[in-house]
Amino acid sequence: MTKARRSLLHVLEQASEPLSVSALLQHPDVSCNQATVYRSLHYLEQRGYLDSFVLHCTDHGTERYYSCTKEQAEHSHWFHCTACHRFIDLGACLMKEDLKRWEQQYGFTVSDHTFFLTGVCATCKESTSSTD
Amino acid sequence: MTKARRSLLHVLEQASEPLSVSALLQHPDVSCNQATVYRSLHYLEQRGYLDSFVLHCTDHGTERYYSCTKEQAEHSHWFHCTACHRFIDLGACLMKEDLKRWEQQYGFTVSDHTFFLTGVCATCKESTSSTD
DNA sequence: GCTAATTTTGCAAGTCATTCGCATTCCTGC
DNA sequence: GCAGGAATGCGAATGACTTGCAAAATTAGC
Ligand SMILES: [Mn+2]
Ligand SMILES: [Mn+2]
Ligand SMILES: [Zn+2]
Ligand SMILES: [Zn+2]
Repeated sequence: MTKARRSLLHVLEQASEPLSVSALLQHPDVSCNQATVYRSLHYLEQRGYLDSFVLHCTDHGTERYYSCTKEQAEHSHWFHCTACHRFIDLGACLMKEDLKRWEQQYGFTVSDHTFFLTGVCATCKESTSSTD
Repeated sequence: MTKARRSLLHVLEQASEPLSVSALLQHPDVSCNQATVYRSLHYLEQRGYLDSFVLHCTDHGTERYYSCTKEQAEHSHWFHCTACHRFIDLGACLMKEDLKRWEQQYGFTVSDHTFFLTGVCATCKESTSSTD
């Protein structure tokens, strides 16, 4: 584990939400080159340390977001607020059963799944309604 | 409804799976400029005629895929085979209940959700096992 | 029908996330 | 210390998507 990889993993471990490459590059504890960030994230994800998904949001465009797999392959799904751009953790993935059912029904093997929600969070709904 | 928009909508109505912009541009019935394709797809999606999601696959990179909303806002979710790159329709979305539950639990309002599976389809599993 | 205003389109250039080639630096084992 | 392989930085390239602008098409007013 090199310095660059360790720093990225550490930042993502501390993070309360998935982070994009641009967010990681701005983080004070990440001091390596952008190409190194991309290469390190690939490395870490391939080894099962990280989990990622691509999310498009009008304000930030299309970016891949990374988070730590809490404990060996466990992962969460997220809600993304299109107003404040925060993520809300929906808790551990509960799709194992459904995936198995679909695999049996269609004969395919699922190697990955992507699921997330977008909308407006409670806080942003309040501030919008009171202001406008 | 202009000629460009009509042709795109028609191609997507006939399609059995979501299509990317590059696939649409290659389609014989689509004869307009790439910028027009993008602008038309935005137009059609905003009006509720289309549904889309961003999918990354190693062979094709990151692209947005479009499909028709069968009947006024009904939509499917899909399995994507990373070997033959075909999509399998998982049927109409059954997440209404879950979304409502999450909205109540966290107080946010969900305006959109993304869900899809990736893996290897039955056909590709066979041909792989018999060849290698 | 005929002209002016509005919308849509094509083209070319621009943007932005991500990748790649290559030279330099780092690390590891001897 | 030194050689060899891996990792990094830098800058250029890639590819999806967007945008500015002028030409073409559609619509509205008469
Ligand atoms: Mn965002
Ligand atoms: Mn594909
Ligand atoms: Zn918010
Ligand atoms: Zn297949």
